[in-house]
Amino acid sequence: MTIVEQVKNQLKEEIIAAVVKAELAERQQVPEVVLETPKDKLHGDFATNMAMQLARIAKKAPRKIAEELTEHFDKKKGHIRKIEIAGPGFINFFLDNQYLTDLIPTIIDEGDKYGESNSGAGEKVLVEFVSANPTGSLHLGHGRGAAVGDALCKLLNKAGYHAVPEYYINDGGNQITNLAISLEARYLQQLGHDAEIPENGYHGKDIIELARQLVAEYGDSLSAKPEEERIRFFRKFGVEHLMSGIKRDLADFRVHFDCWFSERSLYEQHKVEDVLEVLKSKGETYEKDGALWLKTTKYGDDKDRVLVKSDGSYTYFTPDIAYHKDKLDRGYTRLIDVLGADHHGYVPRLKAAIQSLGYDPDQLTVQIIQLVNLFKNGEKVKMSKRTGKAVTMRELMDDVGVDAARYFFAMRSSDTHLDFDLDLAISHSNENPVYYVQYAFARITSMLKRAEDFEQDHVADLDLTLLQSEKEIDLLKKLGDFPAVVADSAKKLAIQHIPNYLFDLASCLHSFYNAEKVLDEGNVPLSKARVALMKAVRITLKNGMELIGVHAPEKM
RNA sequence: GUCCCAGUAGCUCAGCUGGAUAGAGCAACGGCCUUCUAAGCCGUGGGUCAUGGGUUCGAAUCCCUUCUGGGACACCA
Repeated sequence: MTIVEQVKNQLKEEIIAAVVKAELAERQQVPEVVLETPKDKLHGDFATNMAMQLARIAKKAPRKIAEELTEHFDKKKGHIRKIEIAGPGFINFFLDNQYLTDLIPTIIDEGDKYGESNSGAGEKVLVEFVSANPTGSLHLGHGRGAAVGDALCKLLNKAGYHAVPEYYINDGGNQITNLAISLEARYLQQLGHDAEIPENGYHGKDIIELARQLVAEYGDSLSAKPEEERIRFFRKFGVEHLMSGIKRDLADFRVHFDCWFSERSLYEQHKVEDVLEVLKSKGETYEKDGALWLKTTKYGDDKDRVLVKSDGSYTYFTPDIAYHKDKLDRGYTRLIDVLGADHHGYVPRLKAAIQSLGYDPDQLTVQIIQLVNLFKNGEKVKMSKRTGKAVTMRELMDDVGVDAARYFFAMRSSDTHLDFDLDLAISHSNENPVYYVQYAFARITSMLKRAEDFEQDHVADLDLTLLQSEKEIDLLKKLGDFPAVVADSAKKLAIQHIPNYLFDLASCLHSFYNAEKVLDEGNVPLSKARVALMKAVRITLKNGMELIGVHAPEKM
């Protein structure tokens, strides 16, 4: 717990004590104390609406309550400098913010661990994301999913959960056959034969590229093979090559998976059959029209869903149920699926399936990734995998760079539409907020290099009480918020709070930088204290950027 | 047709479990580099929080209506 949280907790306790002492309410009746940071500094460092909340219980006017409360408040505790009653009955607390300087040695000591907390209490969470079919290259939408999923994992781990990233490879279904047939067609075309891509085949240029590779390696030898053998070969070749491309794209995007989970392995280990047996024995299924159905309507789905088609094959849903059961069997108590918006309708049946297996549906959280609208030359670029016109993740990385792309994706709530202006992101101008944050880091680094001229003292020996200016207090407050911001955004699965926080912290830094001189040979003790403050800011910026996969450059 | 999500400044968006005069960035305008990185700072202008109602001390925030935009509704994956 940081000093900021300690002070807040103490303040809350003192407020409750004052309420009881003033006989405004019984201890059990006192509502939870809400301590907020006012937007306007004139309203103090912290404010509480306790008097308004008590209006009904105490049957008195809020301002009257506030007066009685403050009369009974022990002002000697909790670094209180001044208490004011304002507006409809707010109680504003003005603190002696000197206590904030304790943050500096804490942050410097904790280093890259600063921001960690035990808010998640070690809960085992499995985060599944991207999970794109190995039928082509990753596109922009996958990029957003990758950025969100990866940041979510890091965030959860920082906040004390035990989160593990996983990729589900759909290497078992029909789409792989379509891939093989598409690849075959492209291969034959390369050799000058007539061949057409089937209607639900894949038209992307990555498939053409793959076919070229085949011709280069095997010449026309494959066309002589029997149809069945050839298709089997194309399946294997296609999946292997496309997966390795996907892995390469993700690694370059700084996204790493602990586990690449193969759908086929579910079949090989009979887990699909097993889950069917479990569902049957629980009486959750029935047969109709020659197919096997799961009673998902029992758990709130619009209609029941087919598990085994009348031709005997499984739907996509069936192995996916087996996969989710497997995750739970592996001991994860919380599952997070990061899915594209097109899978929105899939959520109720997935939750129903989990429930029919006997689990709590709330153990699964689906994080929907909304569409990314790409703008180029002021025009909206329509994305479609089928026509092969999709902008790939590789192109995005090459064009705008990983830092900008990841920052943009993390910046917005993942379940809202994102307008991604390529020209803007490419233009390396100051319109791009990622530079603003990175620049703050580079500035500090540059100062710290110069600070080497100063004799280095141990943090404990510095006089940090010299840090009293408004800008310094603002910076310190912001630094103290970091662990709570991390814990809060992890709890809400809201990664966009991290870029927002980083932007605010960078803003405090730039503002401070322009107002005060850090390295002043005429005032060495103050300079040393400020250098320590800069170190703490630098650590916090870096830790925050780390969470969203953005690099912290030493210089720019 | 049914369901889900969204609608906040000219543009892109923040607004935490309801709180004080609704905030940033970009764009517009005016200042700040003989001093640690001007990719920066300081200031000005800019709003019917889509609409109508409800809940209450108090609503951009919660509930309902209408309008607009997007998405989802397979024995596809």
